[in-house]
Amino acid sequence: MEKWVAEFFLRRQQNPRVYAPSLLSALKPVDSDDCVKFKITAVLRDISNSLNRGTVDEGMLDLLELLEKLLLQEHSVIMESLRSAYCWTAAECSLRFMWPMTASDGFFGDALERIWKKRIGMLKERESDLVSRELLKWESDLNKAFEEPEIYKKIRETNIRYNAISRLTQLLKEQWALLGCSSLESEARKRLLKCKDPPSASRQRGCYHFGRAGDTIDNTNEELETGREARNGSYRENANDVEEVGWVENPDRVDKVTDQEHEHEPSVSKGDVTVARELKDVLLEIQRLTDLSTMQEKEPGNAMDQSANVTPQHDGENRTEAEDSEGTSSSRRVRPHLPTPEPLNVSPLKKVRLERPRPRRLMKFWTPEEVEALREGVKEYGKSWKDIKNSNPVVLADRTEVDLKDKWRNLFGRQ
DNA sequence: ATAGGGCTACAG
DNA sequence: CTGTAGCCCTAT
Repeated sequence: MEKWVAEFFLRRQQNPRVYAPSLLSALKPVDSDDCVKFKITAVLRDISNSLNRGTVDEGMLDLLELLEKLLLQEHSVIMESLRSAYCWTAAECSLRFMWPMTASDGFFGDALERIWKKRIGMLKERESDLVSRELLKWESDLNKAFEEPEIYKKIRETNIRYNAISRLTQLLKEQWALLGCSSLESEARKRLLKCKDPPSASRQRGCYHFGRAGDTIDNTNEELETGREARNGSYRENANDVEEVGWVENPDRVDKVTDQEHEHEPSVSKGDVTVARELKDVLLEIQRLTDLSTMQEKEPGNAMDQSANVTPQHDGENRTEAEDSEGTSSSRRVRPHLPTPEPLNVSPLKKVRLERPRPRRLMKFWTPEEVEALREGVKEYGKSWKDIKNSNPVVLADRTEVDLKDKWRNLFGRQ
C-alpha cells in the first residue's frame, strides 16, 4: 500500500520535491517484477525534476541508462525518443566543456575521454540499443572538433541544449503516457466499474494519462454519484480495458477480480462498494492536502480572485457573468475566473508593420561541402529539412531549414 | 514544418 | 540591363 501511495505521488506533476533514489533504496526489500514499473516511475520523476531545475548533466545520462535497463527488464522496446534524448544529452554534456575558445584547455579532452570513450564505450560493449547512428555521428564530429578548431568553433555555437531539452521533454511525455494511470487510481476505477456499468462515454475516459491526478479523482467521484441509478450490461468489457492499463500488485485482489469475471456476474458486493468509497475518500483527502500545500507554496492569497477583481479602467458594461456563474453552481468544481482581455487600441497587425524589420543576414555562398551534406541528407531523409540539419549540424551550422529547402530548389529548378 | 512566391545583391 | 543564388515572408 505504501508503494501505491508513493507511486501516486511520484506521478503528480505538481509535486516535484520527491527524491527518487532515496525513495528507491527505502523500498528496496520489495523487489518483485511489479516493482519495475514503480522504478520506472521514480526514474521518470527524477528526470523530470532535473529538467525542471534546468540541469542537463551526466547525472541525466545515468538516469537515461537506468531507464533503458528498466525498460529492457520490462521487455519494452527502446523507443527512438530515448535514443535521441540520450544522444543529445551526451552532446550537451560535452558542450558544457567547450566554453574555452579552443579545445586545448583540457576540459574538453577530459569530457571526451569520460563521456565518449568510457561511458559510451561501455554501451557499445554491451551492444546497448542506446547506440544509434545519430550518436555515432556525434562521436565522430566531436572527435574531429578536438583536432580542428574550425569544427570546434561551429559546434560550440550550436544550440545543443535546446535540442536536448526538447528531446527529453518528448521522452517524458511518451513514457508517462505509456505508464497510464497509477495503481491507486486504476484499482479505484476497477472497483467502481465493478459496482456500476458506466455510461458508454466513459470508454474514452477509461484511462487518464500522465499527471493530472486532480481530474482523475474528480471524475472518479462523478461516476460514483451519477452511476448510482444503476444500469446493467457490458461491465466485463470495460473491466478488461482497465486490466490492460493498470499494473496490479496485490495477488489476492487480482484473484478476486478474475474469479468474478469468470462468473460473468456483474453483482455488486457490499464490501467492494465500501472499499471503493473509502478509497475515494482517501484520494480526495490526499488531493486536498497536496493542493493546499502547493497553493501555500506559490502565493499566500488567492491570486485568481485578485486578478479577477482588478478591472480595467474603461470598465462600463461587461463582467457580471462571473458572479452569476459563481452563484448558481457553488457546489461544482471551482474554476479560475480570468478577466476578459482588455481590447487593444492599436491593432496588432499595424504594430507588426511598424516594427523595424530585422537586418538581412549576410549572403554566404554554399560551399561544396555543404552541398554534399545536403545531398546526403536528402538521400537519407527525403525532404525533411529539419532531420537533415540535425543529421549534420556541424557542416550545416550556418544554414536554417528554410535555407536547405531553398538551396535544394536552386539546385533542381523552381518548377 | 514545409512549400512557394517574392525580394535583393551580385555577376556578367 | 538581365539572370540567378541566397534570403525573407507567409499560407497551409
